[in-house]
Amino acid sequence: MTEHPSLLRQAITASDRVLYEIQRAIVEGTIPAGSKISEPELARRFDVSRAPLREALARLERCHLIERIPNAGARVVTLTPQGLISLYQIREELEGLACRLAAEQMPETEIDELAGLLDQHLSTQRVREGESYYQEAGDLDFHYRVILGSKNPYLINMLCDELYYLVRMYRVQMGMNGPRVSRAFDEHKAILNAIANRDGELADLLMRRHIAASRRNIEKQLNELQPAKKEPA
Amino acid sequence: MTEHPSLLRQAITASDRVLYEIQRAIVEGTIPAGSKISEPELARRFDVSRAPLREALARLERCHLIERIPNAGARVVTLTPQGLISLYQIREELEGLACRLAAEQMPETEIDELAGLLDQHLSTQRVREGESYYQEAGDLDFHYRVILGSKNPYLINMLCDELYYLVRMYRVQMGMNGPRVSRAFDEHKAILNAIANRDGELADLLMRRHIAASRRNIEKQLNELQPAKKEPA
DNA sequence: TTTTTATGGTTTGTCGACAATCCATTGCTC
DNA sequence: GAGCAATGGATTGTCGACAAACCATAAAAA
Repeated sequence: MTEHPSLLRQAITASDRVLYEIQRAIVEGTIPAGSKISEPELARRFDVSRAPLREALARLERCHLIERIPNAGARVVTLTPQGLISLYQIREELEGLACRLAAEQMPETEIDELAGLLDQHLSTQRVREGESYYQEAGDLDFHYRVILGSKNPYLINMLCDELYYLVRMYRVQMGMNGPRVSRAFDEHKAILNAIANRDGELADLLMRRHIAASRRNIEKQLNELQPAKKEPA
Repeated sequence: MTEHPSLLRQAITASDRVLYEIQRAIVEGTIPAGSKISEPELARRFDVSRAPLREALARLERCHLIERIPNAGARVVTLTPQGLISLYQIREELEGLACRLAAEQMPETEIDELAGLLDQHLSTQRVREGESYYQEAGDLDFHYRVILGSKNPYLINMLCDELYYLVRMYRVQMGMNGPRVSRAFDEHKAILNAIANRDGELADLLMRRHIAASRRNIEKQLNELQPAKKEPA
């Protein structure tokens, strides 16, 4: 059902390879947001035929990184405040649910591992204060594990495969930073505690707040960058 | 972003055609659940090359109707009680959210149209009492419109494109019937009222209950059909 | 000048064939 | 007889080329 690394894939096909590369390029902005996708060009650039490339494009559309119009081609998505809100509205619900389910379903061993992960984040954070990338990766890793803990395959697929990369794209290209890092860590800790106490309702609530706070943080950046886009009539 | 009929698609490609046909065949059980998919066979059967067929398969995977393993082929999904629960857990959250957003965002004209749809359902229901198919189609149509009313493109995509067909598959193959029909109608009416009153919180709550009731209904059928599958150690 | 209509070029969609991988049967070894 | 290795068949993944659709430019008509 899903292709994220947690479930073992037997084969890494050429289509997979270009998928990963293009995915990364889009998320990091190497292929800029809003730009047009040229199949022949990308095929040459990544040294594959158009067949696996097109399969990769289909999957990129699946995770909302590109938009295709039949007979007209594909474009990389553009990042907008409204798009961010729409995306995070769904994240709040789905990750809230994931937290509640994780509180019910997650095995003790996984919870222990998650606690270990947080400890590791703490030390990493101390060493690399201010440097946001690692914390961001860590944050996503935390969410990732909680989602896997839900044991709901559709939920895992939707969050880790379909929404994950677009979330990363917003975060990377909006340049996450600053004082939210340590705060996010505390929030993670509180969520973990709720899960460990098997308090699904609280875990749900805390995760929703955590995501809402993250959204507001990105939203601020987005609005500063792109201030007051007025629309004619 | 999305390919459901509400947004106009310029072209209907061969890939689209076979997608619709296979989708329908899987949902209705013509291609039975759990059966293996043979690319050459389907290509002959629907009179297309393997290229558009493979694209169609990719999209079928996207809406969880088939499962693919690299270099090993694809299978139609199997319907299980656990799968149903996992699916409906997500529907509850997402359609609850859709209801809340619809209560905030849906234009008055759309609300009026939705009310008209319900009146139409009522008359249809009187004429065809017991005949479940039409009511089922109507039920999905109601949900469909509420989701569109949310104006959240990701939400619309997920519910109408990715989950919709699997939901239909469960409902069709489990043979929906009986006394729930009129009850569902009343629930729809209550939800509509909440939306018309712009009471998002209530609309959310009612929709969740509505979906939960629907789930229990299908669950009963499923457990009767497939009673007490015991697993060895 | 503005609108409409050809027309060329580019891009996407589709096709048939080849290559690589996997599955099952068979034969061999222990 | 049981387990393992080799081989044949079939299926999937990939390729290059062709056909159809779209876009932009430019020419012609109003």
